[in-house]
Amino acid sequence: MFSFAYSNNIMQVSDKKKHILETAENLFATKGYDASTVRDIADAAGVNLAMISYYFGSKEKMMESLFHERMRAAKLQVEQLLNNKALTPFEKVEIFLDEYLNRVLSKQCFHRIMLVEQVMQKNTVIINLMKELKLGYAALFMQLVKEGQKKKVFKKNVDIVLALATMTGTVTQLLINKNYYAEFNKKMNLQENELNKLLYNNLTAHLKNIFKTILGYEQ
Amino acid sequence: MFSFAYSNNIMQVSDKKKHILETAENLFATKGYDASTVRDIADAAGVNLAMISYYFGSKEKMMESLFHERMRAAKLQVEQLLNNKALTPFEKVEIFLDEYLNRVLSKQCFHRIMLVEQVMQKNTVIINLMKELKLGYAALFMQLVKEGQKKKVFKKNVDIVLALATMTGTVTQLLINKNYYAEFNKKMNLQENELNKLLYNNLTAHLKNIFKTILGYEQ
Amino acid sequence: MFSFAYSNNIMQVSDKKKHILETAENLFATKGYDASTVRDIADAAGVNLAMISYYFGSKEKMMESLFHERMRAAKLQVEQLLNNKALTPFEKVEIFLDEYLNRVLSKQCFHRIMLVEQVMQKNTVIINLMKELKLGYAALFMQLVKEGQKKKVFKKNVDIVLALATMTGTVTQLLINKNYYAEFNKKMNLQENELNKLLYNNLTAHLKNIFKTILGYEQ
Amino acid sequence: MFSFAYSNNIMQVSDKKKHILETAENLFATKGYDASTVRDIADAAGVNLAMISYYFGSKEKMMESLFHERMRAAKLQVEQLLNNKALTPFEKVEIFLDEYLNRVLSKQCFHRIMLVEQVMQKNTVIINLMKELKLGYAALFMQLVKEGQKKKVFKKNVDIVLALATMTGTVTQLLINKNYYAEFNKKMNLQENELNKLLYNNLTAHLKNIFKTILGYEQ
DNA sequence: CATGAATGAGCGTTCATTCAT
DNA sequence: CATGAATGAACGCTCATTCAT
Repeated sequence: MFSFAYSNNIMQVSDKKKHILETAENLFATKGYDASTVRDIADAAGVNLAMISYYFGSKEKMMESLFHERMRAAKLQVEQLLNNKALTPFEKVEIFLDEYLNRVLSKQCFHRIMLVEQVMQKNTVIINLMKELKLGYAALFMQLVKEGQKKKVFKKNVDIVLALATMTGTVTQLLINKNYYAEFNKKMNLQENELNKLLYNNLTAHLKNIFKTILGYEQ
Repeated sequence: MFSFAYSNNIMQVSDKKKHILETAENLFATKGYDASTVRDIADAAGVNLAMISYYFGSKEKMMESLFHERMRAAKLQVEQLLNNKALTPFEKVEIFLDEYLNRVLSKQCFHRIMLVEQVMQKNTVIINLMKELKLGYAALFMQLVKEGQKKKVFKKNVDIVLALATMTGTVTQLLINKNYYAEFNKKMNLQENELNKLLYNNLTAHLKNIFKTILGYEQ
Repeated sequence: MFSFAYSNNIMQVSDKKKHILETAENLFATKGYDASTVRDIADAAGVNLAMISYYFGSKEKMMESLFHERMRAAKLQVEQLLNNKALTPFEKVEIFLDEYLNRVLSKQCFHRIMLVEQVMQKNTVIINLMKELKLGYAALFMQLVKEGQKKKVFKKNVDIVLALATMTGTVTQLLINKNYYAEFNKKMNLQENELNKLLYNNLTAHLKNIFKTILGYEQ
Repeated sequence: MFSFAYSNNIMQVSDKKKHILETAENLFATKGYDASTVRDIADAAGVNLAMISYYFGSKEKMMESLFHERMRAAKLQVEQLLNNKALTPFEKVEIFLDEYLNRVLSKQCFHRIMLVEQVMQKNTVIINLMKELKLGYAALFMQLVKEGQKKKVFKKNVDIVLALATMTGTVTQLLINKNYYAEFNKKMNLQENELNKLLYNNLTAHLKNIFKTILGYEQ
């Protein structure tokens, strides 16, 4: 019940909000949104039950806050790559894959939550945030495909959505089947971060190989 | 409240169970398991609230019933292909992809539910059922990869789990982003089954192309 | 679930009723009336759930049937002793105590149920049946006390109700504390009927000793 | 629904808990534990339905709270008498009988509840609390019997459990047959407290007389 | 007198939220 | 911005009973 770190009044409001948000993120990823009660979250975060409503307005708005917070960084990364004029289409594709993979692996809890929200589509604010990000992915990927096609390094008739589905789908499947992956490949004694490293290495190679086929580019 | 089709007393018990199960499946897929109350399900199915406990024991056991029911067919299909000696590895891969794709597209509601359960991992009965199916996929795919490798038509060092993740992930992503796919490709005026047909055609080609790369086979 | 003895149609209706009633008696004594569901009783008796309503009308009426059935014998015994002209008051008191003690010890389940009903006083039919029996006890005891007083073997001013309360209370307390009695007297390895025998012997002596004091008679 | 006394906000939490507990005690004594719903209790206490879970955790734990609360005083009284070195065995027996009688008469509702719980033996926490108290009675009574035997004022071979059964049983029977006692002795126009006074006077004399016989002491 | 299916009412409990301080 | 107390609504589930056969 008593948590020294957060009971003193030196801690800033934004820190406390962030702390609650991270606690909620973990619980939502583990138990699901509906099954995580505000009491669970308040207890786990070491704050008063009524604080959640006062800080965020409601449980639902807290979830929306989490999505706003987590998606900001992703949108920024995508936009920067979109505006980058220095890289070749080939390099951009590889960076695009790499960055997506790293975003998922570094925020696994959130991506589990996002996956469920994508399926259920309950909260319109969240739906719109996710749609925005998806459109960002699509815009960026389409831009660089067109660029590559103009430079005759990518083949024509690339199905943007299918390609993106393969990228996000493959990563997502491994995210939710991490333990099976470890079990199947007899790497169950690996540390969490070692397993993530292995996943990153194998996935990045796997995806780049697939995208070579999809885009038809030559190294 | 009143449903003509099921208010006559000709209907058998198993029909009624099946009807309730299908109604629940739709609701679970739309609103999620937690958010679908047994009252919702009973109302939607046009049966008394107490029937759910009467027929299935509990809400949770009804969910398990649904998984048992839906997975039986899938397991059978996988086993038949596993035992098939007549087909070449190449043919088997194509049938494997095709059958998986058709299973998902013909039971989209269920696959949405399964996706969420895969993420949340709450019910151990369901976890085990899904694990069994996954192991079936892996066993079958591994068998045919080895067969293809022995016949020197597939390349060595195929990552079974990554390949399966790409198959299931790509299909799953399109399942949950169907509307975006239609929107992006300007096919929003298509009928449901026409869109499914389009999805099937594009996905089957896409996946076969990718697996050609992964497995390294030549037509 | 399947009980050969009662599944053939040779068994008489009254036997079946009696069988259900005995099963219910055991359950009521063990779990209490409210906590014993008609499903429990039907399952334990190996009969169809709906039979209870058809045989007895309702769960409550079944309970009333049980009280009617069990109290008939008690009332008869009391009346016979009341009408007995051959015995001395002294003998009658001893027989009265003996018979009560034996009734309780041979129908322990029922006396537990009766005790609870006496406290709760929920069903008026049962209340009246119990009142009738109590009045029978009081009438009999009063008659023999007066007879003993007339013959100058019992003292004056005997409090009838207090005397009966001591008789029924002492026996009842031992009924519900049988296990503590065995534990305290280090007789826990005794068989059920051996313990009952011991209880009978000790209780009959104890009560006769007390009643000697209460009534003031001399052997 | 509206209770003036408890709708002002001066009342403390512990007062409210106590108030709910007393209301529940009355209902349990009148209708029985199973038949008293938390809605009944909440309505009767003039509090919100959810308060029962909020304060006590559950209906069952509320019952346990009641037993804890009520038994504390009894245990204390027994312990004090056990440790008292100033009184003679004779005086101790009389005080023991007196105190027990007063405890029952001043908490009649609770003793009805306890009687039912003694018969049904459903809740292990409560069973243990009751066992503890019974052992306390037995320890105290045994001590003073031995003391009296050593001083040659009590006879040998006193059956502790039978003697206690007579004490508790006689009082309990009168508790549950109070109205019959009044009716039989033509005291139905007596006030509640006047009847209790009468009961106390008659019972205390009755029990002391019996215990004289049981213990064999001379005044 | 027999039965499997069905039902309305009500159960104890939990929930996100609000209110007085 | 903080908090313990409080609450209305709704939850999954069980119950004794009834109905059509």
